[in-house]
Amino acid sequence: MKTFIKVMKALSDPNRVKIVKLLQQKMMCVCELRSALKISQPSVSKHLKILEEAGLVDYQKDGLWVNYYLSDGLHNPYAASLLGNIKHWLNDDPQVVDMVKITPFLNREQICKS
Amino acid sequence: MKTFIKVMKALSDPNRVKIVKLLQQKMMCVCELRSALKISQPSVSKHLKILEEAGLVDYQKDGLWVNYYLSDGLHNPYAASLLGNIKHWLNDDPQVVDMVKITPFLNREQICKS
DNA sequence: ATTATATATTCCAATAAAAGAATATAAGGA
DNA sequence: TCCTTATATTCTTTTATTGGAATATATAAT
Repeated sequence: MKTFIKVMKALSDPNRVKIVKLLQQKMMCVCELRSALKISQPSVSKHLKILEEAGLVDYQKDGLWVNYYLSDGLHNPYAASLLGNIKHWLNDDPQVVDMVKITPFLNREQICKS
Repeated sequence: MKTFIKVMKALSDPNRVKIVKLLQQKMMCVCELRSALKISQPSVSKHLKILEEAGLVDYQKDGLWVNYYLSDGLHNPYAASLLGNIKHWLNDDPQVVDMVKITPFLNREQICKS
C-alpha cells in the first residue's frame, strides 16, 4: 500500500506530471527542467526527489550536471504501469503541448548560465 | 491535466484506495464502509465525495441508504484505466486482505444501529 | 406533524505539501 | 588552493488535506 500511495502522490502534482512528460522526450538536467517549467531550481530538485523515491525517475551524474530520465520501472510495477499510461495521456493538454514544443530548443549551456 | 490530477489525488489516500478495494467486492452503503474502515461517518462521506468527483465511484439512493459502487468510467478514461489496474493491485496487501475477509459478513441492518 | 435514522455538510485543529530565499554540497577548472 | 557552477538541502511561509465533533438534510415510519 505504501509503495502504491507513494507513486500516486508523486503523480498528483501538475509540475511533477509535467516533468514526466518532459522526460518522455529526452533525458534532461535540472536546469533544463527549471527552464521548461518556469519554477525555481530548488523546487525542481525537490520534485525530482519525490519522483525518484516513488521509482518513477532515475538519474546519472555527468560532471556538474545530473541527468534525469524515466525509470525502467523494474523495481516498482505501479510506477512502470503508470509511466506506460502517461505516455499516451495528456499529449493534447495545452500546457504539455507548449512545453514539449520548446523542448528541442532547450540549450543546456545557455540556460544554466542564467 | 486537471481531470487527471483529480483522479490521482483521489487515489493518493489509503482510506480512499481501501474504499475502491471494498467496492470491488460489492456495492456498499456509507455505514458498511465506515464499519470496514473504522473511521468516522463524516470522514467516509467526504472521501466518497472526492472519489465521486474524480469519476471513480457513483451512487444510487435507496431510501435512507446511499449505495456506492465503482464507476463504469465512461466519462473519465483516467478513472477507468486506474480502476482496471487497481483490480489487480494490492490484493496481497495485509490491510486489504483483512478488510476483504470480513466484507461478506457485513450486515447493514446491524451495523447502522451503532 | 413528530420522530428516528442514514448521510452530508460545516467548523475547527492538526498535519502535510509546495514555493522560494538562503545556504550547503560537489565537481571541475584556474 | 581558490573560484565557479550545477544541484541539493534547510528554513520559513502559505496553502491543502485529513480527521472528528457538531450540525444540517433527507427519507421513512408512526
